[in-house]
Amino acid sequence: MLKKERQAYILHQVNLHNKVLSSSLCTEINVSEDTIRRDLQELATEGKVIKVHGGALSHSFNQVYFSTNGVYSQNQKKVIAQKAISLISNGMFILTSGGTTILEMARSLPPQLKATFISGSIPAILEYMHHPNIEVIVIGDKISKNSKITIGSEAIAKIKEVKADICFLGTNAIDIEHGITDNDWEVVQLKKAMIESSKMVVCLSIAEKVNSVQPIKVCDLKEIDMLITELPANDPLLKPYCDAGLRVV
Amino acid sequence: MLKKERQAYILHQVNLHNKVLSSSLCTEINVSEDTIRRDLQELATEGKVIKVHGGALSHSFNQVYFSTNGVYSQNQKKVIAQKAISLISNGMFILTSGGTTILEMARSLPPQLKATFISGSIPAILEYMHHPNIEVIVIGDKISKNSKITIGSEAIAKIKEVKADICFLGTNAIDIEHGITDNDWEVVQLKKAMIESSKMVVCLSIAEKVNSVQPIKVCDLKEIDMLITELPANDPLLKPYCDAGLRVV
DNA sequence: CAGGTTTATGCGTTTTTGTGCAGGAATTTT
DNA sequence: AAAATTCCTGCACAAAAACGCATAAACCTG
Repeated sequence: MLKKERQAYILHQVNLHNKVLSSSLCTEINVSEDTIRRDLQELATEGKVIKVHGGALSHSFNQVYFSTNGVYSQNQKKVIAQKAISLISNGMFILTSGGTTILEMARSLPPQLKATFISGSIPAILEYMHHPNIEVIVIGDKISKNSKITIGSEAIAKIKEVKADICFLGTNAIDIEHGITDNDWEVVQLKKAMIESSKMVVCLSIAEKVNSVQPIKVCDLKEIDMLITELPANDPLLKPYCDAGLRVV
Repeated sequence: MLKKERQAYILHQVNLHNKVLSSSLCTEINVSEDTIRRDLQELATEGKVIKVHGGALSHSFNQVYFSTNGVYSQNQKKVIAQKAISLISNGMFILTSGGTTILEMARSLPPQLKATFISGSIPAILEYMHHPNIEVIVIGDKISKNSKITIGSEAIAKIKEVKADICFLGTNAIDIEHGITDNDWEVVQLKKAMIESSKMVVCLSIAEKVNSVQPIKVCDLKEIDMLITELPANDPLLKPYCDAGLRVV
């Protein structure tokens, strides 16, 4: 096999699988590992692949995983925020959790909207506070510095006193089998209370989090009414959730 | 699995869920915990994640915007803040109102101080939240957008439930004859409750506000224990307050 | 086409890198 | 204060890379 031919093959494999191991290549093509390494070296200096210890990675690999922009997946979250906002009408009482998706929604609220937002998330409260026509009710209690949200029995008791029109949950993981799950026990307690205190529960989740699971369970799918992602409602990824009875937007 | 690949996966997880545990990662990827820790270490030095005991946090999540410029008489307020801080010792429960002077104090708290701060002022809470060793208790209720503080009967009821060691009041006007006065009825109600709920009441006031009067009365001079201004304690302006029985610092 | 030159490849040795493990220190939780 | 995690440090070991060298094929070139 010619050198050029071999390199073309390698490049093809890299682009196909996003990664190659030099060890597997050298048995495939039946040349020594040195040769493979030299090929990868060349392809790397030409910028065709990214060489790493043990093999090489495709360029798209890096693009996918190493997001350099500030908030992760911000554009998707903007789309979600817009969909969520379309559910809100004047005069509503709205409970919200924390999280960057909720924050994005808070920032995008139309200025003429008049509604009452109830939350214990300090960053979210900050955003609501800047809005000219929104009433903000703060859920008080001890602050969890990790999640920047008030947590504890007081907070839960206060949430149980309200009956909101909509509850928007920033979702950490959602899965057909395990429902909504999260990774912070205190926050989960809070979300449970919020779900109970709302006529309608809306989950906001970027598509990447759909079909993922976290250690602590918040609730079953049947307890939530609507799922909002950045994908169109008819995306096949969301089909199972439609079938499970959720309104998917 | 290649090292880079693994790190990309980890980063992805961190960005998705805002937090990862090294223990769960190491079972997911099936490598030793040391390897995970080394990966997190690397990602942390590259600034991609924030490493903490037991795992890592997403960077984008932790940044809460706050502006510090444009505060009136900031230098005087820094002096006042320092004097106020000298009153605080470890383990204390401290009630604070809002206002820029209180904010300046919040920013200047020494990092090793361990205390519990109770407040309904959102800007103050933000500052306390950034502090490594301070517990923050939020007084919940409706937010007053003018004063950026929670107001209402709920807030007052919650304040009455505590007995703080010190209460720091950002003061709007103080006068020998009329005592502490202010211009927002709701805020005044709150301050009254705070005064009642504290063993010691400390007024922070820039000298400019000394001997001025506002429409609504908070309390008489005899209800406060200490007055802090940027002036030295023996300044003639403060003499009448000394004579009235206040500790002037 | 003979002889020199370049290019491509493989081999053995030495370095470097990646990983896991053991212990003791540090930190968190109870 | 005690118990349980998590972290760090040094070490061992294996895999991979780097380097120098040898060989041979390919390719000039007069």
